[in-house]
Amino acid sequence: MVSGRSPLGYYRAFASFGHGSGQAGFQAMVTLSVKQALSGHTPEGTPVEVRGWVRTRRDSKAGLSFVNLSDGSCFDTLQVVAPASLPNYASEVQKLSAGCAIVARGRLVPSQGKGQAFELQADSIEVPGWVEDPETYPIQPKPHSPEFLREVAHLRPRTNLFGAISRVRHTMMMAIHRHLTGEGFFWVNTPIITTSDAEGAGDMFRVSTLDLANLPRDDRGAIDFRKDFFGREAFLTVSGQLNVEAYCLALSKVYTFGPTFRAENSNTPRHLAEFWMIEPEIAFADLNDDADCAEKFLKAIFSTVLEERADDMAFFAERVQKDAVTRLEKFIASPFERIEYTEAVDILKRAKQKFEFPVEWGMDLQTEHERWLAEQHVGRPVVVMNYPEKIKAFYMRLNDDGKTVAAMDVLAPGIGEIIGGSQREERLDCLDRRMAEFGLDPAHYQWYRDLRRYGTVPHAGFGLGFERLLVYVCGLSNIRDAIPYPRTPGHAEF
RNA sequence: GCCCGAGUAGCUCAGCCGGUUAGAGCAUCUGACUGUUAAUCAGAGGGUCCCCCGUUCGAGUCGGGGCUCGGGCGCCA
Repeated sequence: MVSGRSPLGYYRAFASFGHGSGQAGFQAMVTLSVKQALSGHTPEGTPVEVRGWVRTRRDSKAGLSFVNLSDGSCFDTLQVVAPASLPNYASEVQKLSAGCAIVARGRLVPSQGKGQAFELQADSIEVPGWVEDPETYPIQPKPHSPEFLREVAHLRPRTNLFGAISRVRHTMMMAIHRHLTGEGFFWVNTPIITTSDAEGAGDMFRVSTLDLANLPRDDRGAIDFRKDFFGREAFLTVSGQLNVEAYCLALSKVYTFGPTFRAENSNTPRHLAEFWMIEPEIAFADLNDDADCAEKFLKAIFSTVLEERADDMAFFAERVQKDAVTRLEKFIASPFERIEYTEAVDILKRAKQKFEFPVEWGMDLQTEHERWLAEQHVGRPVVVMNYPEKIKAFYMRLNDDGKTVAAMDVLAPGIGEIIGGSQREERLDCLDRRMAEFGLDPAHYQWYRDLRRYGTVPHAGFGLGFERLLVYVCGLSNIRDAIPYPRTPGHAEF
Protein backbone atom coordinates (compact mmCIF):
# COMPACT_ATOMS: atom_id res chain seq x y z
CA MET A 1 0.00 0.00 0.00
CA VAL A 2 1.06 3.55 -0.55
CA SER A 3 0.33 4.75 2.93
CA GLY A 4 1.32 8.18 4.11
CA ARG A 5 0.87 9.74 0.70
CA SER A 6 -1.98 12.02 -0.15
CA PRO A 7 -3.99 11.31 -3.28
CA LEU A 8 -2.82 14.62 -4.66
CA GLY A 9 0.82 13.91 -3.97
CA TYR A 10 0.47 10.55 -5.59
CA TYR A 11 -1.10 12.05 -8.64
CA ARG A 12 1.65 14.63 -8.98
CA ALA A 13 4.32 12.00 -8.66
CA PHE A 14 3.14 10.31 -11.80
CA ALA A 15 1.71 13.20 -13.75
CA SER A 16 5.16 14.25 -14.84
CA PHE A 17 5.57 10.99 -16.72
CA GLY A 18 2.26 11.31 -18.52
CA HIS A 19 1.32 12.52 -21.94
CA GLY A 20 0.46 16.04 -22.99
CA SER A 21 1.27 17.66 -19.69
CA GLY A 22 1.73 21.35 -19.37
CA GLN A 23 -1.29 22.46 -21.33
CA ALA A 24 -3.62 24.69 -19.42
CA GLY A 25 -7.02 23.16 -18.83
CA PHE A 26 -5.86 19.77 -20.00
CA GLN A 27 -5.66 17.03 -17.41
CA ALA A 28 -2.52 15.02 -17.94
CA MET A 29 -2.66 11.31 -18.68
CA VAL A 30 -1.27 9.30 -15.76
CA THR A 31 0.32 5.92 -16.21
CA LEU A 32 -0.56 3.71 -13.26
CA SER A 33 0.29 0.22 -12.19
CA VAL A 34 -2.65 -2.02 -11.37
CA LYS A 35 -1.64 -1.72 -7.73
CA GLN A 36 -1.82 2.06 -7.90
CA ALA A 37 -5.09 1.97 -9.81
CA LEU A 38 -6.68 -0.22 -7.15
CA SER A 39 -5.25 1.73 -4.23
CA GLY A 40 -7.95 4.37 -4.22
CA HIS A 41 -5.37 7.14 -4.27
CA THR A 42 -6.18 8.43 -7.73
CA PRO A 43 -8.97 11.00 -7.91
CA GLU A 44 -12.05 9.70 -9.66
CA GLY A 45 -12.19 10.61 -13.31
CA THR A 46 -8.46 11.12 -13.73
CA PRO A 47 -7.36 10.11 -17.24
CA VAL A 48 -5.14 7.08 -16.72
CA GLU A 49 -3.25 4.51 -18.70
CA VAL A 50 -2.64 0.96 -17.50
CA ARG A 51 -0.57 -1.67 -19.24
CA GLY A 52 -0.41 -5.39 -18.73
CA TRP A 53 -1.53 -8.83 -19.80
CA VAL A 54 -5.04 -10.16 -20.18
CA ARG A 55 -6.12 -12.82 -17.72
CA THR A 56 -9.75 -13.27 -18.76
CA ARG A 57 -12.29 -11.61 -21.01
CA ARG A 58 -16.07 -11.70 -20.58
CA ASP A 59 -18.40 -10.23 -23.17
CA SER A 60 -21.77 -8.74 -22.45
CA LYS A 61 -24.41 -8.21 -25.06
CA ALA A 62 -25.31 -5.09 -23.15
CA GLY A 63 -22.59 -3.66 -25.33
CA LEU A 64 -19.39 -4.07 -23.38
CA SER A 65 -16.62 -6.47 -22.47
CA PHE A 66 -14.82 -6.99 -19.20
CA VAL A 67 -11.09 -7.55 -19.45
CA ASN A 68 -9.19 -8.54 -16.34
CA LEU A 69 -5.73 -7.10 -16.54
CA SER A 70 -2.64 -8.12 -14.60
CA ASP A 71 0.69 -6.33 -14.60
CA GLY A 72 2.20 -8.22 -11.67
CA SER A 73 2.31 -5.18 -9.40
CA CYS A 74 -0.05 -6.89 -6.95
CA PHE A 75 -2.09 -10.05 -6.70
CA ASP A 76 -5.35 -8.53 -7.91
CA THR A 77 -6.28 -7.76 -11.48
CA LEU A 78 -7.82 -4.55 -12.73
CA GLN A 79 -11.18 -4.85 -14.44
CA VAL A 80 -11.11 -2.89 -17.68
CA VAL A 81 -14.58 -2.13 -19.01
CA ALA A 82 -14.48 -1.88 -22.81
CA PRO A 83 -17.63 -0.40 -24.42
CA ALA A 84 -18.76 -1.63 -27.85
CA SER A 85 -18.31 1.94 -29.08
CA LEU A 86 -14.54 1.47 -29.21
CA PRO A 87 -13.47 1.57 -32.87
CA ASN A 88 -11.63 -1.73 -32.55
CA TYR A 89 -14.25 -3.43 -30.38
CA ALA A 90 -15.31 -6.12 -32.85
CA SER A 91 -11.98 -6.36 -34.64
CA GLU A 92 -9.74 -6.61 -31.61
CA VAL A 93 -11.30 -6.31 -28.16
CA GLN A 94 -13.63 -9.26 -28.68
CA LYS A 95 -10.69 -11.34 -29.86
CA LEU A 96 -8.58 -10.78 -26.75
CA SER A 97 -7.55 -13.99 -25.02
CA ALA A 98 -5.46 -14.89 -22.00
CA GLY A 99 -1.92 -13.62 -22.33
CA CYS A 100 -2.48 -10.76 -24.78
CA ALA A 101 -0.57 -7.57 -23.94
CA ILE A 102 -2.74 -4.46 -23.91
CA VAL A 103 -2.50 -0.76 -23.16
CA ALA A 104 -5.79 0.62 -21.88
CA ARG A 105 -6.60 4.30 -21.45
CA GLY A 106 -9.65 5.74 -19.81
CA ARG A 107 -10.92 6.90 -16.46
CA LEU A 108 -10.89 5.19 -13.11
CA VAL A 109 -14.39 4.91 -11.73
CA PRO A 110 -16.04 3.14 -8.80
CA SER A 111 -17.11 -0.28 -10.03
CA GLN A 112 -20.78 -0.92 -10.77
CA GLY A 113 -20.20 -4.63 -10.28
CA LYS A 114 -19.25 -6.59 -7.23
CA GLY A 115 -15.77 -7.92 -6.58
CA GLN A 116 -13.72 -4.76 -7.01
CA ALA A 117 -13.87 -1.20 -5.75
CA PHE A 118 -12.49 0.44 -8.88
CA GLU A 119 -12.43 -0.32 -12.55
CA LEU A 120 -11.14 1.34 -15.67
CA GLN A 121 -13.78 2.71 -18.04
CA ALA A 122 -11.79 2.46 -21.25
CA ASP A 123 -11.66 5.09 -24.00
CA SER A 124 -9.13 3.13 -25.99
CA ILE A 125 -7.46 -0.28 -25.93
CA GLU A 126 -4.32 -1.00 -27.88
CA VAL A 127 -2.98 -4.50 -28.39
CA PRO A 128 0.78 -4.41 -28.83
CA GLY A 129 1.09 -8.16 -28.37
CA TRP A 130 -1.34 -10.86 -29.47
CA VAL A 131 -1.26 -14.51 -28.45
CA GLU A 132 -0.73 -16.22 -31.78
CA ASP A 133 -2.56 -19.46 -30.99
CA PRO A 134 -4.90 -19.11 -28.00
CA GLU A 135 -5.63 -22.82 -27.82
CA THR A 136 -2.03 -23.79 -27.24
CA TYR A 137 -1.08 -20.87 -25.00
CA PRO A 138 -0.05 -22.83 -21.91
CA ILE A 139 -1.40 -20.44 -19.29
CA GLN A 140 -5.16 -20.83 -19.10
CA PRO A 141 -7.52 -19.29 -16.56
CA LYS A 142 -7.64 -22.46 -14.51
CA PRO A 143 -5.43 -24.20 -11.95
CA HIS A 144 -2.28 -25.72 -13.40
CA SER A 145 -0.08 -28.26 -11.67
CA PRO A 146 3.32 -26.95 -10.54
CA GLU A 147 4.88 -29.89 -12.43
CA PHE A 148 3.40 -28.72 -15.71
CA LEU A 149 4.34 -25.12 -15.06
CA ARG A 150 7.99 -26.11 -14.55
CA GLU A 151 8.00 -27.07 -18.22
CA VAL A 152 7.03 -23.51 -19.11
CA ALA A 153 9.19 -21.65 -16.63
CA HIS A 154 9.30 -18.64 -18.96
CA LEU A 155 5.51 -18.26 -18.85
CA ARG A 156 4.69 -19.41 -15.34
CA PRO A 157 5.27 -15.96 -13.77
CA ARG A 158 1.98 -15.02 -15.46
CA THR A 159 0.03 -17.30 -13.15
CA ASN A 160 -1.42 -16.30 -9.82
CA LEU A 161 0.82 -18.78 -8.02
CA PHE A 162 4.13 -17.73 -9.52
CA GLY A 163 3.28 -14.06 -9.50
CA ALA A 164 2.69 -14.37 -5.77
CA ILE A 165 5.87 -16.39 -5.23
CA SER A 166 7.89 -13.83 -7.19
CA ARG A 167 6.59 -10.91 -5.15
CA VAL A 168 7.11 -12.69 -1.84
CA ARG A 169 10.59 -13.70 -2.94
CA HIS A 170 11.50 -10.09 -3.64
CA THR A 171 9.90 -8.87 -0.43
CA MET A 172 11.80 -11.44 1.60
CA MET A 173 15.11 -10.51 -0.01
CA MET A 174 14.53 -6.84 0.71
CA ALA A 175 13.31 -7.65 4.22
CA ILE A 176 16.53 -9.50 4.91
CA HIS A 177 18.68 -6.60 3.78
CA ARG A 178 16.53 -4.10 5.69
CA HIS A 179 16.45 -6.12 8.89
CA LEU A 180 20.19 -6.77 8.96
CA THR A 181 20.97 -3.18 8.02
CA GLY A 182 18.77 -2.04 10.88
CA GLU A 183 20.70 -4.33 13.21
CA GLY A 184 23.99 -2.73 12.15
CA PHE A 185 25.16 -5.38 9.71
CA PHE A 186 27.13 -4.76 6.53
CA TRP A 187 26.55 -6.81 3.38
CA VAL A 188 29.85 -8.30 2.21
CA ASN A 189 30.08 -9.66 -1.32
CA THR A 190 32.22 -12.73 -0.95
CA PRO A 191 33.59 -14.23 -4.17
CA ILE A 192 31.57 -16.52 -6.38
CA ILE A 193 34.73 -18.04 -7.82
CA THR A 194 36.91 -19.66 -5.20
CA THR A 195 40.13 -21.62 -5.14
CA SER A 196 39.67 -23.31 -1.81
CA ASP A 197 37.31 -26.10 -0.88
CA ALA A 198 35.73 -23.84 1.71
CA GLU A 199 34.62 -26.36 4.26
CA GLY A 200 34.10 -29.59 2.46
CA ALA A 201 30.52 -28.44 2.26
CA GLY A 202 29.90 -30.41 -0.85
CA ASP A 203 30.92 -31.23 -4.40
CA MET A 204 31.93 -28.18 -6.36
CA PHE A 205 31.48 -26.99 -9.92
CA ARG A 206 34.81 -26.50 -11.64
CA VAL A 207 35.60 -23.16 -13.26
CA SER A 208 38.15 -23.52 -16.03
CA THR A 209 39.14 -22.08 -19.38
CA LEU A 210 41.28 -25.07 -20.31
CA ASP A 211 40.55 -26.79 -23.61
CA LEU A 212 38.85 -29.99 -22.52
CA ALA A 213 39.89 -31.73 -25.72
CA ASN A 214 43.53 -30.81 -25.23
CA LEU A 215 44.40 -30.60 -21.54
CA PRO A 216 47.88 -29.45 -20.53
CA ARG A 217 49.82 -32.08 -18.54
CA ASP A 218 52.65 -31.77 -16.05
CA ASP A 219 55.72 -34.05 -15.72
CA ARG A 220 53.69 -36.76 -14.04
CA GLY A 221 50.87 -36.68 -16.55
CA ALA A 222 48.43 -34.90 -14.23
CA ILE A 223 46.38 -31.98 -15.51
CA ASP A 224 48.51 -28.84 -15.18
CA PHE A 225 46.22 -26.29 -13.59
CA ARG A 226 49.06 -23.77 -13.56
CA LYS A 227 48.06 -23.23 -17.18
CA ASP A 228 44.45 -22.55 -16.21
CA PHE A 229 42.95 -19.07 -15.99
CA PHE A 230 43.69 -18.54 -12.29
CA GLY A 231 46.94 -20.51 -12.32
CA ARG A 232 45.36 -23.12 -10.08
CA GLU A 233 42.16 -25.08 -9.69
CA ALA A 234 39.07 -22.94 -9.28
CA PHE A 235 35.45 -23.63 -8.40
CA LEU A 236 32.10 -21.96 -7.80
CA THR A 237 31.55 -21.12 -4.15
CA VAL A 238 29.72 -23.48 -1.82
CA SER A 239 29.76 -20.97 1.04
CA GLY A 240 30.98 -17.46 1.68
CA GLN A 241 31.43 -18.06 5.38
CA LEU A 242 35.19 -18.38 5.60
CA ASN A 243 35.68 -15.25 3.54
CA VAL A 244 33.11 -13.27 5.49
CA GLU A 245 34.75 -14.16 8.80
CA ALA A 246 37.66 -11.90 7.81
CA TYR A 247 35.27 -8.97 7.38
CA CYS A 248 33.51 -9.89 10.60
CA LEU A 249 36.78 -9.40 12.44
CA ALA A 250 36.89 -5.82 11.21
CA LEU A 251 33.30 -4.66 10.68
CA SER A 252 31.86 -6.64 13.62
CA LYS A 253 28.50 -7.50 12.08
CA VAL A 254 28.44 -8.69 8.49
CA TYR A 255 26.57 -11.04 6.21
CA THR A 256 26.86 -12.65 2.82
CA PHE A 257 23.85 -13.03 0.60
CA GLY A 258 24.41 -14.38 -2.86
CA PRO A 259 24.24 -17.36 -5.20
CA THR A 260 25.74 -20.60 -3.96
CA PHE A 261 26.51 -23.72 -5.94
CA ARG A 262 26.54 -27.39 -5.01
CA ALA A 263 27.37 -30.08 -7.56
CA GLU A 264 25.83 -32.90 -5.56
CA ASN A 265 23.62 -35.40 -7.34
CA SER A 266 20.69 -34.63 -5.08
CA ASN A 267 17.28 -35.37 -6.56
CA THR A 268 14.81 -34.15 -3.96
CA PRO A 269 12.21 -31.40 -3.58
CA ARG A 270 14.60 -29.65 -1.18
CA HIS A 271 17.79 -29.35 -3.27
CA LEU A 272 19.00 -27.01 -5.97
CA ALA A 273 22.41 -26.94 -7.65
CA GLU A 274 22.20 -23.13 -7.64
CA PHE A 275 20.55 -21.37 -4.75
CA TRP A 276 20.86 -18.23 -2.65
CA MET A 277 22.30 -18.35 0.83
CA ILE A 278 22.40 -15.86 3.69
CA GLU A 279 25.26 -16.11 6.16
CA PRO A 280 25.35 -13.56 8.99
CA GLU A 281 28.51 -13.43 11.11
CA ILE A 282 28.91 -11.53 14.38
CA ALA A 283 32.05 -10.71 16.39
CA PHE A 284 32.42 -10.75 20.18
CA ALA A 285 29.63 -13.29 20.24
CA ASP A 286 29.03 -16.81 21.47
CA LEU A 287 26.51 -19.48 20.52
CA ASN A 288 23.73 -17.93 22.59
CA ASP A 289 24.20 -14.60 20.86
CA ASP A 290 24.06 -16.50 17.58
CA ALA A 291 20.75 -18.13 18.52
CA ASP A 292 19.35 -14.76 19.59
CA CYS A 293 20.37 -13.31 16.25
CA ALA A 294 18.73 -16.16 14.33
CA GLU A 295 15.47 -15.92 16.26
CA LYS A 296 15.20 -12.19 15.78
CA PHE A 297 16.08 -12.59 12.11
CA LEU A 298 13.41 -15.17 11.25
CA LYS A 299 10.68 -13.36 13.12
CA ALA A 300 11.51 -10.05 11.46
CA ILE A 301 11.43 -11.56 7.96
CA PHE A 302 8.14 -13.36 8.53
CA SER A 303 6.57 -10.23 10.03
CA THR A 304 7.55 -8.14 7.05
CA VAL A 305 6.15 -10.66 4.58
CA LEU A 306 2.83 -10.86 6.44
CA GLU A 307 2.65 -7.09 6.55
CA GLU A 308 3.74 -6.21 3.03
CA ARG A 309 2.39 -9.16 1.05
CA ALA A 310 -0.91 -9.81 2.75
CA ASP A 311 -2.60 -10.24 -0.64
CA ASP A 312 -0.24 -12.97 -1.80
CA MET A 313 -0.16 -14.68 1.59
CA ALA A 314 -3.96 -14.81 1.60
CA PHE A 315 -3.76 -16.59 -1.74
CA PHE A 316 -1.30 -19.17 -0.38
CA ALA A 317 -3.59 -19.77 2.56
CA GLU A 318 -6.57 -20.20 0.25
CA ARG A 319 -5.05 -22.32 -2.49
CA VAL A 320 -1.73 -23.79 -1.40
CA GLN A 321 -1.65 -24.47 2.34
CA LYS A 322 -4.49 -23.62 4.69
CA ASP A 323 -2.36 -22.51 7.63
CA ALA A 324 0.17 -20.55 5.55
CA VAL A 325 -0.60 -17.35 7.44
CA THR A 326 -1.50 -18.69 10.87
CA ARG A 327 1.64 -20.77 11.31
CA LEU A 328 3.81 -17.77 10.52
CA GLU A 329 1.86 -15.75 13.05
CA LYS A 330 2.31 -18.54 15.56
CA PHE A 331 6.01 -18.76 14.73
CA ILE A 332 6.45 -15.04 15.34
CA ALA A 333 4.58 -15.18 18.65
CA SER A 334 6.49 -18.19 20.04
CA PRO A 335 9.71 -17.82 22.02
CA PHE A 336 12.23 -20.36 20.73
CA GLU A 337 12.94 -23.30 23.01
CA ARG A 338 16.62 -24.16 23.49
CA ILE A 339 17.88 -27.62 24.32
CA GLU A 340 21.24 -29.37 24.36
CA TYR A 341 21.92 -32.02 21.72
CA THR A 342 22.62 -34.51 24.52
CA GLU A 343 19.28 -33.68 26.10
CA ALA A 344 17.53 -33.98 22.72
CA VAL A 345 18.97 -37.47 22.23
CA ASP A 346 17.73 -38.52 25.67
CA ILE A 347 14.25 -37.17 24.91
CA LEU A 348 14.15 -38.95 21.56
CA LYS A 349 15.29 -42.24 23.09
CA ARG A 350 12.56 -42.02 25.73
CA ALA A 351 9.91 -41.03 23.18
CA LYS A 352 7.14 -43.51 22.51
CA GLN A 353 7.26 -42.48 18.88
CA LYS A 354 8.78 -45.11 16.59
CA PHE A 355 11.47 -43.77 14.29
CA GLU A 356 12.76 -45.30 11.10
CA PHE A 357 16.29 -44.42 12.14
CA PRO A 358 17.60 -45.21 15.62
CA VAL A 359 18.78 -42.39 17.86
CA GLU A 360 22.20 -42.67 19.43
CA TRP A 361 24.51 -40.09 20.96
CA GLY A 362 27.11 -39.23 18.36
CA MET A 363 24.79 -39.56 15.37
CA ASP A 364 23.31 -36.64 13.51
CA LEU A 365 19.58 -36.16 13.96
CA GLN A 366 17.42 -37.28 11.05
CA THR A 367 14.70 -35.10 9.60
CA GLU A 368 12.09 -37.29 11.32
CA HIS A 369 13.78 -36.65 14.68
CA GLU A 370 14.02 -32.92 14.10
CA ARG A 371 10.41 -32.64 13.09
CA TRP A 372 9.20 -34.71 16.03
CA LEU A 373 11.13 -32.48 18.42
CA ALA A 374 9.75 -29.26 16.96
CA GLU A 375 6.22 -30.48 16.20
CA GLN A 376 5.37 -33.06 18.84
CA HIS A 377 7.65 -32.50 21.77
CA VAL A 378 8.07 -28.74 21.90
CA GLY A 379 5.32 -27.53 19.58
CA ARG A 380 7.24 -24.46 18.47
CA PRO A 381 10.66 -23.60 17.06
CA VAL A 382 13.52 -25.17 18.96
CA VAL A 383 17.26 -24.56 18.88
CA VAL A 384 19.35 -27.69 19.43
CA MET A 385 22.81 -26.76 20.65
CA ASN A 386 26.25 -28.34 21.15
CA TYR A 387 26.59 -31.30 18.82
CA PRO A 388 29.23 -34.06 18.89
CA GLU A 389 32.41 -32.67 17.40
CA LYS A 390 32.88 -35.60 15.03
CA ILE A 391 29.75 -34.84 12.98
CA LYS A 392 30.30 -31.11 12.58
CA ALA A 393 32.61 -28.94 10.45
CA PHE A 394 36.23 -28.20 11.32
CA TYR A 395 35.74 -24.49 12.04
CA MET A 396 33.25 -25.02 14.85
CA ARG A 397 34.45 -24.20 18.34
CA LEU A 398 35.37 -27.10 20.60
CA ASN A 399 33.55 -27.00 23.93
CA ASP A 400 35.26 -27.53 27.29
CA ASP A 401 33.93 -31.08 27.51
CA GLY A 402 36.18 -31.97 24.57
CA LYS A 403 33.38 -33.97 22.99
CA THR A 404 31.05 -31.35 21.57
CA VAL A 405 31.29 -28.22 19.47
CA ALA A 406 29.31 -25.02 19.79
CA ALA A 407 26.98 -25.76 16.88
CA MET A 408 23.27 -25.09 16.66
CA ASP A 409 20.37 -26.04 14.43
CA VAL A 410 17.11 -24.12 14.44
CA LEU A 411 14.25 -26.59 13.95
CA ALA A 412 10.80 -25.39 12.99
CA PRO A 413 7.46 -27.18 12.96
CA GLY A 414 6.57 -28.13 9.43
CA ILE A 415 10.05 -28.35 7.98
CA GLY A 416 12.69 -29.42 10.46
CA GLU A 417 16.06 -27.71 10.17
CA ILE A 418 15.77 -24.20 8.86
CA ILE A 419 19.06 -22.70 10.08
CA GLY A 420 22.44 -24.16 10.92
CA GLY A 421 25.10 -22.19 12.72
CA SER A 422 27.97 -22.26 15.14
CA GLN A 423 30.45 -20.36 17.22
CA ARG A 424 33.74 -20.42 15.30
CA GLU A 425 36.98 -21.80 16.68
CA GLU A 426 38.95 -18.66 17.46
CA ARG A 427 41.93 -20.42 19.13
CA LEU A 428 44.69 -21.18 16.61
CA ASP A 429 45.97 -24.31 18.35
CA CYS A 430 42.48 -25.78 18.57
CA LEU A 431 41.76 -24.87 14.96
CA ASP A 432 44.97 -26.53 13.75
CA ARG A 433 44.14 -29.66 15.72
CA ARG A 434 40.68 -29.90 14.18
CA MET A 435 41.98 -29.25 10.68
CA ALA A 436 44.46 -32.07 11.14
CA GLU A 437 41.66 -34.37 12.27
CA PHE A 438 39.69 -33.48 9.15
CA GLY A 439 42.75 -34.07 6.98
CA LEU A 440 42.91 -30.48 5.79
CA ASP A 441 46.19 -28.97 4.65
CA PRO A 442 46.92 -25.83 6.76
CA ALA A 443 48.84 -24.43 3.79
CA HIS A 444 45.54 -23.95 1.97
CA TYR A 445 44.09 -22.00 4.93
CA GLN A 446 46.92 -19.60 5.82
CA TRP A 447 44.77 -16.50 5.48
CA TYR A 448 42.04 -18.12 7.59
CA ARG A 449 44.59 -19.04 10.26
CA ASP A 450 45.91 -15.46 10.20
CA LEU A 451 42.56 -14.31 11.56
CA ARG A 452 43.39 -16.32 14.69
CA ARG A 453 46.87 -14.84 14.90
CA TYR A 454 45.94 -11.19 14.60
CA GLY A 455 43.33 -9.93 17.04
CA THR A 456 41.22 -13.05 17.25
CA VAL A 457 37.91 -12.83 19.13
CA PRO A 458 35.01 -15.18 19.77
CA HIS A 459 32.62 -14.94 16.87
CA ALA A 460 29.68 -16.86 15.54
CA GLY A 461 27.32 -17.06 12.60
CA PHE A 462 24.75 -19.11 10.79
CA GLY A 463 23.69 -20.10 7.31
CA LEU A 464 20.26 -20.12 5.78
CA GLY A 465 19.15 -21.35 2.38
CA PHE A 466 16.95 -18.62 0.98
CA GLU A 467 14.76 -20.86 -1.20
CA ARG A 468 14.08 -23.23 1.69
CA LEU A 469 12.84 -20.29 3.68
CA LEU A 470 10.66 -19.22 0.77
CA VAL A 471 9.24 -22.74 0.44
CA TYR A 472 8.28 -22.58 4.10
CA VAL A 473 6.72 -19.13 3.91
CA CYS A 474 4.66 -19.90 0.80
CA GLY A 475 3.74 -23.44 1.81
CA LEU A 476 5.29 -24.90 -1.36
CA SER A 477 6.12 -28.57 -1.69
CA ASN A 478 9.02 -28.31 -4.14
CA ILE A 479 11.99 -25.95 -4.01
CA ARG A 480 12.05 -25.84 -7.82
CA ASP A 481 9.05 -23.53 -7.59
CA ALA A 482 10.86 -21.12 -5.26
CA ILE A 483 13.45 -19.91 -7.81
CA PRO A 484 12.65 -18.59 -11.31
CA TYR A 485 14.86 -20.96 -13.27
CA PRO A 486 15.77 -23.98 -11.16
CA ARG A 487 19.06 -25.76 -11.75
CA THR A 488 19.14 -29.41 -10.68
CA PRO A 489 21.02 -32.49 -11.89
CA GLY A 490 20.24 -32.85 -15.60
CA HIS A 491 18.37 -29.56 -15.77
CA ALA A 492 19.54 -26.12 -16.80
CA GLU A 493 16.89 -25.24 -19.38
CA PHE A 494 15.87 -21.68 -20.02
C1' G B 1 23.13 -42.65 -6.60
C1' C B 2 19.17 -46.34 -4.51
C1' C B 3 13.80 -47.58 -4.04
C1' C B 4 8.56 -46.69 -5.44
C1' G B 5 4.77 -44.59 -8.59
C1' A B 6 2.91 -42.25 -13.06
C1' G B 7 2.83 -41.05 -18.57
C1' U B 8 -4.48 -41.10 -22.55
C1' A B 9 -7.06 -34.06 -26.27
C1' G B 10 -3.83 -27.47 -25.11
C1' C B 11 -4.54 -28.51 -19.29
C1' U B 12 -6.63 -31.90 -15.25
C1' C B 13 -8.21 -36.74 -15.45
C1' A B 14 -11.73 -41.45 -16.23
C1' G B 15 -11.20 -45.77 -19.25
C1' C B 16 -13.42 -52.62 -15.32
C1' C B 17 -11.11 -59.21 -16.60
C1' G B 18 -7.52 -57.69 -23.46
C1' G B 19 -12.82 -57.01 -27.59
C1' U B 20 -16.92 -52.43 -32.20
C1' U B 21 -15.88 -45.75 -33.81
C1' A B 22 -11.14 -44.03 -26.76
C1' G B 23 -14.58 -40.37 -23.03
C1' A B 24 -15.54 -36.09 -19.29
C1' G B 25 -14.52 -31.14 -17.21
C1' C B 26 -11.85 -26.81 -18.36
C1' A B 27 -9.59 -24.30 -22.64
C1' U B 28 -10.37 -23.10 -28.17
C1' C B 29 -14.04 -21.92 -32.22
C1' U B 30 -19.46 -20.81 -33.49
C1' G B 31 -24.22 -19.29 -31.66
C1' A B 32 -27.62 -17.71 -27.56
C1' C B 33 -27.89 -14.84 -23.11
C1' U B 34 -26.16 -11.58 -19.47
C1' G B 35 -22.70 -5.10 -15.42
C1' U B 36 -19.93 -9.82 -16.05
C1' U B 37 -16.40 -12.02 -11.80
C1' A B 38 -12.49 -19.08 -13.31
C1' A B 39 -20.01 -16.05 -16.03
C1' U B 40 -23.95 -19.38 -17.85
C1' C B 41 -26.42 -22.45 -21.84
C1' A B 42 -26.22 -25.11 -26.76
C1' G B 43 -23.19 -26.98 -30.64
C1' A B 44 -18.44 -27.97 -33.19
C1' G B 45 -13.34 -28.99 -33.91
C1' G B 46 -9.35 -31.28 -31.36
C1' G B 47 -5.83 -38.01 -30.04
C1' U B 48 1.36 -41.21 -32.76
C1' C B 49 -3.23 -43.56 -25.70
C1' C B 50 5.43 -41.50 -24.19
C1' C B 51 8.82 -44.70 -27.54
C1' C B 52 10.63 -49.60 -29.18
C1' C B 53 10.16 -54.86 -28.99
C1' G B 54 7.19 -59.02 -27.62
C1' U B 55 2.58 -62.20 -26.27
C1' U B 56 -2.29 -62.59 -28.71
C1' C B 57 -7.20 -63.61 -33.76
C1' G B 58 -7.14 -58.75 -31.35
C1' A B 59 -3.11 -54.32 -26.88
C1' G B 60 -4.64 -47.61 -24.20
C1' U B 61 -5.13 -52.30 -21.16
C1' C B 62 -0.53 -57.93 -20.45
C1' G B 63 5.27 -58.74 -20.48
C1' G B 64 10.45 -56.77 -21.41
C1' G B 65 13.63 -52.59 -22.45
C1' G B 66 14.15 -47.31 -22.89
C1' C B 67 12.80 -42.08 -22.10
C1' U B 68 10.40 -38.36 -19.14
C1' C B 69 8.03 -36.60 -14.81
C1' G B 70 6.76 -37.06 -9.62
C1' G B 71 7.50 -39.05 -4.58
C1' G B 72 10.65 -41.48 -0.64
C1' C B 73 15.82 -42.18 0.98
C1' G B 74 21.04 -40.67 0.94
C1' C B 75 24.15 -36.09 0.56
C1' C B 76 22.75 -31.12 2.41
C1' A B 77 21.12 -25.28 2.81
